[in-house]
Amino acid sequence: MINKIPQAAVPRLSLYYRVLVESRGKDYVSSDELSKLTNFTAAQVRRDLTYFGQFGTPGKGYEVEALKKAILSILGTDKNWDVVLAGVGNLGTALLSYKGFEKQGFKIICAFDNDLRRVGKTLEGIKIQDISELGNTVKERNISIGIVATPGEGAQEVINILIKSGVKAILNFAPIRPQVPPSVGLLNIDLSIELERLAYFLTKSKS
Amino acid sequence: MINKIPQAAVPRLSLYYRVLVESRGKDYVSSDELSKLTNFTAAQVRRDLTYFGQFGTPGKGYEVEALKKAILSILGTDKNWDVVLAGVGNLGTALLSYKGFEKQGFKIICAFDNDLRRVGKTLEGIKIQDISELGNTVKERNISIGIVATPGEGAQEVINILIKSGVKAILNFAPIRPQVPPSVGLLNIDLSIELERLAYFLTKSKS
DNA sequence: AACTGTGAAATTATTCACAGCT
DNA sequence: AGCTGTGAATAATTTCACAGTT
Repeated sequence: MINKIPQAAVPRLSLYYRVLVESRGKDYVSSDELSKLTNFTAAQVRRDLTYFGQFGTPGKGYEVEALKKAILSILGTDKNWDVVLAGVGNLGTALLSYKGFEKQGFKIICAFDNDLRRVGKTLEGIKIQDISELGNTVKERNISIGIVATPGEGAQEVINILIKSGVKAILNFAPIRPQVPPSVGLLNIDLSIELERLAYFLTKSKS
Repeated sequence: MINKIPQAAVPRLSLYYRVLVESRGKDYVSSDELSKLTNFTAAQVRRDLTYFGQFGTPGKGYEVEALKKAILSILGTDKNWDVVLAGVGNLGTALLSYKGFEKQGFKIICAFDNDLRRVGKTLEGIKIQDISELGNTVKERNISIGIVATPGEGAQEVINILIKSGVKAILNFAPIRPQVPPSVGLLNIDLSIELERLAYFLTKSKS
């Protein structure tokens, strides 16, 4: 049932889901409407939705509730996911207090830092633990998603511990490109690089 | 001189630059070495570097300093860029205090919020202004890059003000897909969507 | 009439593999 | 010998355009 979906289509599915939630009240929604709501082309919407089955009714569009359920199941967001956070500086704190995750089924259930001034404090109901306890806790609680919000130094080491303890997918905010085995999913969010992409856009626009 | 570079190559250039900075001391570096340092293939490195000229010396590799300078100039990061921050909640605060930006030539020179408890406070040497002053300040100071770290509600409105005031490139952290004219560069960093990509990876791996 | 699903074309991006320079 | 630069091949992704369904 779950087939070959182009990598590039996955974030679009997330977005379709989001606008479907927002369009509550409607029974059907057309690719054209989804196009307007997401800024993707209608053809792209239709193509994306056929990757995992035929949901549309010609003449009417897509049934909102059925499509929502289908996307959830494809993405795996119909389950709840426990998440571990490594690094509770400014960014880590922001992530801890971000309410958007839980709504999508992601729950940060423990957080670690190596700064003794932070260890032991409780933020958003979570007691920050010493980084030395990271491996054991992750193993015990059988966590498969990790968020790394440490400085670049030490990030690879933290990631090694996460992987050795069973984490299978990592969202990395540290400005490094960590080495991970192919069995582990890795997404890097690299703020400087995003700004440099903007700088390139601005530079290029002027010529 | 500045030619057609595939969009996808731009963030790789940033990364080449970063590893070049880290490999200080060497005069030359080969595509093979850059490949090892970045995890891109050597062929990709060579292809990317030819997009903006011929820098290599067969038999030796690329001259580190010359290549660094060339990448800076391509990306536009040889200049300094003033940046405006809208939204100084947890995430905005984290961005304000992130030291990595300034090193790459990006400087957040003013910050705005609509929460009166925050307005007037000084963070990292920047006095937080009321959101009502956003448009005028951006115009006066002629800022072309904006970072939006507000909640989803209101983000589009803030972005409209930024654009009307002359901002030409936006890094958006709010969980919406803002409408912007084609002349404005927009990059979305959407944390929930990144986590959903990881969930998809995990779900798919199990089948 | 309205809209989907999809072959086929077009575009974009990556990889191969090797001729040619140092 | 070592390494670049690049045509050509391949792969991935998007867009076109329309036959077919409701």
